[in-house]
Order: sequence, then C-alpha cells, then structure tokens
Amino acid sequence: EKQPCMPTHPQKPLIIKTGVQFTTKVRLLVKLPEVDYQLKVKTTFDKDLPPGRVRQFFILTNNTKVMDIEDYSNGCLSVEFRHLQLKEKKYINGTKGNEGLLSVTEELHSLSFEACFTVQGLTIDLETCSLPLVVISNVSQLPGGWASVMWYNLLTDEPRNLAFFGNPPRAGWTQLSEVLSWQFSTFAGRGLNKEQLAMLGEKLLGQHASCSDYQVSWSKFAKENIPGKPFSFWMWLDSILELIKKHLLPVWNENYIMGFVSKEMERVLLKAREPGTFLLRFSESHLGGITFTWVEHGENGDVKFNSVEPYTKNRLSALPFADIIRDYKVITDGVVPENPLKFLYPDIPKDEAFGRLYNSQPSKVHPYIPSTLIPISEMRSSASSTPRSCPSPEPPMTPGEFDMLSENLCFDIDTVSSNHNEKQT
Amino acid sequence: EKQPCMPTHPQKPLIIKTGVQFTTKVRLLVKLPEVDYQLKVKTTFDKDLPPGRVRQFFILTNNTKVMDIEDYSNGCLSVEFRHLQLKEKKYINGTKGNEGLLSVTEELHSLSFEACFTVQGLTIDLETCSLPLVVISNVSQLPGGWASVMWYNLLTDEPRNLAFFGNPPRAGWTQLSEVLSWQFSTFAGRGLNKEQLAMLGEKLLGQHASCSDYQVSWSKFAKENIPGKPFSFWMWLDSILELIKKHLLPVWNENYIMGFVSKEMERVLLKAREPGTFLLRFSESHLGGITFTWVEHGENGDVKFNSVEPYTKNRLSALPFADIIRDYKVITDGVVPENPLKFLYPDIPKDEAFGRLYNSQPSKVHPYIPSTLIPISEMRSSASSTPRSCPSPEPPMTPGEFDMLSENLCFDIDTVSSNHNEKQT
DNA sequence: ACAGTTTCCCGTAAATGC
DNA sequence: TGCATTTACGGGAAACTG
Repeated sequence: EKQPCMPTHPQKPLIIKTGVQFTTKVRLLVKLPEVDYQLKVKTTFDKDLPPGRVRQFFILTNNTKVMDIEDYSNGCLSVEFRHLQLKEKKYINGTKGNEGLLSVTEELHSLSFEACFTVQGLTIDLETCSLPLVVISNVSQLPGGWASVMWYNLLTDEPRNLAFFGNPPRAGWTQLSEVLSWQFSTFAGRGLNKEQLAMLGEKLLGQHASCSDYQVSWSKFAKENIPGKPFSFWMWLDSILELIKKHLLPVWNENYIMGFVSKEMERVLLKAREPGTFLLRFSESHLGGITFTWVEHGENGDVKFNSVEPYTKNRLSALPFADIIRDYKVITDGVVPENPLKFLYPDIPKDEAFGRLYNSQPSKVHPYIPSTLIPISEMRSSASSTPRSCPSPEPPMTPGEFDMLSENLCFDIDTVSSNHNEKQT
Repeated sequence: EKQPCMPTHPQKPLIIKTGVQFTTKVRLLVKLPEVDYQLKVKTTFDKDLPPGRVRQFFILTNNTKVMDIEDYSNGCLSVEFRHLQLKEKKYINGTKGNEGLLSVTEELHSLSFEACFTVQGLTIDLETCSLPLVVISNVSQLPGGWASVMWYNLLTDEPRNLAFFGNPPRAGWTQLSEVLSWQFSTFAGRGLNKEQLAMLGEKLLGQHASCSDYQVSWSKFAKENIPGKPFSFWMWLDSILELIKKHLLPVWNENYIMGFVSKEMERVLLKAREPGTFLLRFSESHLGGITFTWVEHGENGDVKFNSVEPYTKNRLSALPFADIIRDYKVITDGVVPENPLKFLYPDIPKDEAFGRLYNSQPSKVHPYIPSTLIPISEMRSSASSTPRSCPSPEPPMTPGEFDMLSENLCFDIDTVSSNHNEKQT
C-alpha cells in the first residue's frame, strides 16, 4: 500500500553515505475511512537483517513521524523524513560485519517503514521497504556503489534481493551498453554513439566483441582490474564521466570529443587528413584524463602522430580545456612556439568549433599586466631533422629555459602489456 | 598545583574548532604522599560562565579520566585527554549567546580541570583552568581567532581575563612589530627585516609612523578594514603568511621575496638598476597575492615599470612560483615571447637565484608528449612605438590567438583611494 | 536584505582494521 | 605487510538567523 521514494546522494539515489543526511518519503495509496487520529510511521534501517556477514546500520536521528495530508496531490496521506543519518552498529562480540566475501559496495541494505492503526476495532499493521540500498562511508566509494545499483537494476526486477551479489548474473553486452550510454546522457547530457560503444565493448570483451551478444560478468565489469592497469573497467569509465561533468560539459555536448577510440583507429582516421587535424580522446592508461592527437607530415612524406600528455582534473581546473586547445603551443628546438592544432577531425577549423567555448578572461586589475597560463610542449627536432622554419638571428627563447624533453617521440607506441583492448574494429 | 597544557589546532594553540578533536594534558606538580587509589580528573568547558552575552560550549565526549604516573618524567601524576570535542549549548529560552558586542573570535572561553581526593581524612579539592581560549566553528575564522590570541598574549599577563576584549588595550608598534616578525619566523621560517616592518608600520599607522612608538588599537589591527579595502590589516597580513606557508616557503627562506615594499619605494629601488631587474612584492589590493615588478628602459631613455597581475594560491597550485619566474613570457604585438625577468634585485642573475628552486618536471608518460603550463602576458606595443625586434616574415603567433590587452600600461599607477599606506620612507 | 556565523559535505590524507 | 575501509578535517559553499 505504500510507495517508498528513495534517499539520495547528489543525483545518485539508493546510495547513502554514513554521517550524511538523506531524505525519504512514503505515501499511503489507499484512502483511510477515518483519519481522526494521528498515524505514526517509523523507519528502521536493516530491519530483520541477521547479524554477521554484512555491516549493519541504524538511523541516528529521529525516525518517527506523523503522516499528513499532501496538500498538492489528491489528498492521500504521506510523510517525508528529512535529515536522516546513518551510523554503523558496532558489535561487542566478535561478529564483525562484512566478512570478506563481498565488498562493502556489494552489500545491500534496506529501509523499512512501519505503521499500525486501528479502524473499527480492527488493528492493521502496514509495512513496506525500499529497494536495496548501498551504504558507503566515503565518496571515494560512490563509483563502486553506483556500479552495484546499475547492475541490480539492469538484471533483476525483484524488489528486495539482498543476496543479489552473492552470485550476480551476467549482463548481455547489448543491454549493458545501453545502460552505459544512459549514464552519459543522464549525467553529461549526451549519450554514446555506436562507434564509442564498439570501442568500449572491445575493451571489455576483447576478441569476444564480435559475438552477437557476449555476456559480461559482474567481476569483469566492476571488480577485476583491466589487464595491466590498476583499475577496473567501470572505475575507468566513471572517472571519465566525472571529468566530463566537471570540466568538459560544453565540449562534450557539442560532440567535439570522440573520446572512446582506440589508438589504432585514431591513426587510421587521422592518417588521410590534413596536417594539423586533431581529435580528442580519453586516456586509457590513466584515470580521468583527456588528450588530443594530431597528425603531421614530415617532408619525406611520412606521417607522424603526436599525443599530448593527458590533462586531468587538476590541470583542467587551472585552465579550461577549450583554452588549452586554443593556446597549445609546441616549441621545437627552443625556437618558435606554434600551435599544431588546426582542424578538429574530420575538417572543422579549430576556432570555428571551439570559438564559442573560449574563456576570454580580460582580468582588468588596473595597475597590473594581465597574465594567463599557456600549455606548452617542448620537443627536439626529430632524427628526420626538420629545418628551422625561422632561424632568427638572435633566438628569442633563451636556451635552457626549459627542461628539454629527454626523448623525442615521433610515433605513438602502445603500451606493451597484453590487454585485450588494443584491437581494431 | 597543576600546569595545564593546551588544546591545539594545527600549530595554533588556544583555538578550538567545534566538532574537531583536541587534546589537553594536566600535570600534578606536587607529589602525593599516598597514591593507593585512583585519582580522577574531570574537565569542564565554560565552567561558571554566566549565560548570556557569549556563546557557551560543552565537551561532547568523555571528560573524566584517571591520572597516571608519567613514565618518562620524575614520576609525577598526569593525565592527557584526547579526542575531546566541543559543541555549542543551545538555550531553549531567548538567551542566545554572542549579543552583538563582541565578535565570536573575541569571545574568550576556558577549560577547567577538577579533582578531589582524600589524604589522611582530609578532603582536598583541586581546580585549575586554562589560558583563555577562542572557539570557532569554521577554519575561515582561524585568522580572527589567532589575532585575538596574539593580542591577549602581547598585552596582558593575566591568566584568565575573559573580558579582555570588552575594552582591549592598545599595543605599542615596537612590541607589535616584534610579534608580527615572530609570526613569520615561526610559521614561515624567516622573520621580517627592518625595511619590511617599516612598510607595515606605515601601512598600519600612516603618517604617525614617524612617532617614536605609536600605539595601535585592536580595532585598527584586526577589526576595521584598511581604508578602501574590504579586509583588515591582520586579515591581509595573515593571507600572505598562508600564501608563503603553502606556496612560497623556499623562496621566502632564501630571502628572495622583498614582499613588503611600497610601490613608490619599489620604483626608487628599481629605477637605477639594469633593465630586466625585478623584485617580488605582495599584493596590497588583494588577499594572498604575490607579484613581480621589473624595470625596462625605453629607447628614448625613459624608465618603465611593469607589474604582473598578482598570483594567488589557485594559480600557484597550478604552477610553482619559481617556475613562473623561470618561464614567464611577454608577447608584444603577438610576435615573439620573451622573458623580461633577468636580475633579481639588486643584481643577481635570475637563474643563479632561483636555479635550485625550479621544478624540472620531466613527466615521462611514455607514449605522450609532456606538456607544461607557462605564464604569459600579452601587450600591445606602447605609444612610444617600440620597433619589433624581430619582424619575422611569417609571424609564428597566429594573430588573435589571445585576447588582447585592452590597454597598455607603461606606468604603474597607484589606486586613487586615500589610504595611509602610500607614503615613502 | 544582509552580514556574521554555522552547518553541510566533498575530496584528500591519515588512521584504522584485517 | 598490504589492501580495504573508515575517520579526520580543511576549505568552499550553502544555510541559517537574527
């Protein structure tokens, strides 16, 4: 009879952090014949949960409230609990929650609502409970918790299977990829296209990607590390989602970030384009990084690809990404800085694509000269001995002003580790 | 008989933040004849403080402990309270603490210790209490609280005058300047020299600075805003101290930051030096900023001074200050970037002074090209029409790549507001 | 409306537990 | 010892409260 709405973390329902306030609301779906007395509702966390195996929590703050008539709806009774807060139960005896089998973000909990009332001499007990909840103690556990919520909702319709992660089912790639795209459309405003999803599928499934609908295990999705990397597939993907949310929203929504593209595909795409054509791609080797790769032609006709060291949230909070693209310079042999980025793949002039997104920061602090940061890469001219385009008589750059690149890299070489994700579609 | 040690905030004793743990220790200075029973000590916060006028706090956690023999000292009894935590008492009736007269950082509180024991049928009560304490609820109040602690310690020897800020005495500039220098030597490792203190004195006292020992009021020191600025003298000075602690420690300790020097004095000093001579100075107009000013000679023999927009903690956490000095470039008319900083005042070659402090960040992320940020200012050539030093046939900087400075400033002009701090020593 | 003050809580670092 | 998890709390921002 009741329909429990759910507690919230910022935009992530069903995840509750200990010590942080959350809100929940219950509505009585039947109208009561007599409402001449107060109907109290009590919420209990982890009710009837047997001790052992998992942690248990309780509601720190006031957990009883009186139902009231909703003014805006059709007059049914409802109650909203606010400022609820969770704390872990500590056991005196040895039984410590979370015994190794499941990680804390795989533990499922629940919030129960109880009410008892009497109508015409008849005592009626009402009880209902929430969908499974994940309890975390630090925001660093939010990605793991959200992975659990996604997997549960994707793969079961049961309202309360708290043992779900004892033996979690696999997910078909088709349905999983849909969920992944939803994440991006929900949290970043634009979902993933076929090509992007294909790259993710390959990364996750390796050679099985060609199968019509390979089943992905929970472990492969969120628990095992990607071979050769210290993070799981979902951790990696979520770090990118966070990067977009905080630093790349307009660029992402304009569809200027190809993002998920293998290094091989990147080359195939750029090879035939004008020199100075670049594309934007998320780092596969580090969490939450974005890089650009551009193509150059040496005078002996060979094609060179360069990728800049990925920008992470720290760098991007010092300088917005569009400004990085606008101002990026390469200095070769300490001579003349030049911006190698000319056309966004396939052939959009850089300023045409990013012009509206540049942050013109005039910063009129009167007696001072405005100053801004500029991203620069320094390279030695390669073995192919590029001639100096402007051998100025007195070099404007003092030699030794920068630490020289210890090595010049003309070709972008894949890491040597044997991961499954270096295939080409 | 007891000697109370004091609770701590990071390096700032006598200031306690609500909800944050603190520690205190009491020692019994006389040896007891019989110690065959446990001697309990109880701590009470704001004991005997009459309600009204000021906020009152209490200790949330366990406040009673048994004294123990100190193993390392001469066997006297002592007890250390850890994990103490403060919370404000809320009154049901209208009496709300802090009634307008004093700001919360001027309220003085105290921590009391009580013990009661019986020797040979004689009951003895022991009680002692701490020096006055300031209670804050957010770190943003720490500077204000520390100002109070300094003023109290500077101007009274009373152990417990909680009404001190009801009518705070003035401080002689001589003793105050000593305290200010101590702040820098304690928290930044190097104190202030005569010239720096003279500039501060002038800033605080205006024309009175010449008086042999002008008295500074508490209000002028920490409460009133500096004329024309939205912050008090101490807030300004403390913001600089924080900037040094977090971002400028080595540079400050090498004595490379003149820091406190008026804009007039700056010019006098730089005027006679080589072009490219620069000095480092803290911003007077903004909290926690540092700038450099360098001198240039126009070809018509005139002397020009340029000051860069001050760097604040945000910028400095993107790029360390020494690297800013190393890499700073000025672009005139979008042509050729040049670093105008050559000699640290009076005549130390830049790299000789700062060489050891540069952060060479090779950042060997293999397949990528390292990238770093560089601070740049862009200027139009001035009305005196500086000829282009290198009119390259194909300008390497694309025109319009930066937002142009709306105005070129040859002379650094003081703000027009009538503050007292624009005098010359 | 507003300024002084407190609360809230993310995100990093440190502590803790296993 | 190392990893998983929790605790601590600075710091920015929102909420509070006269």
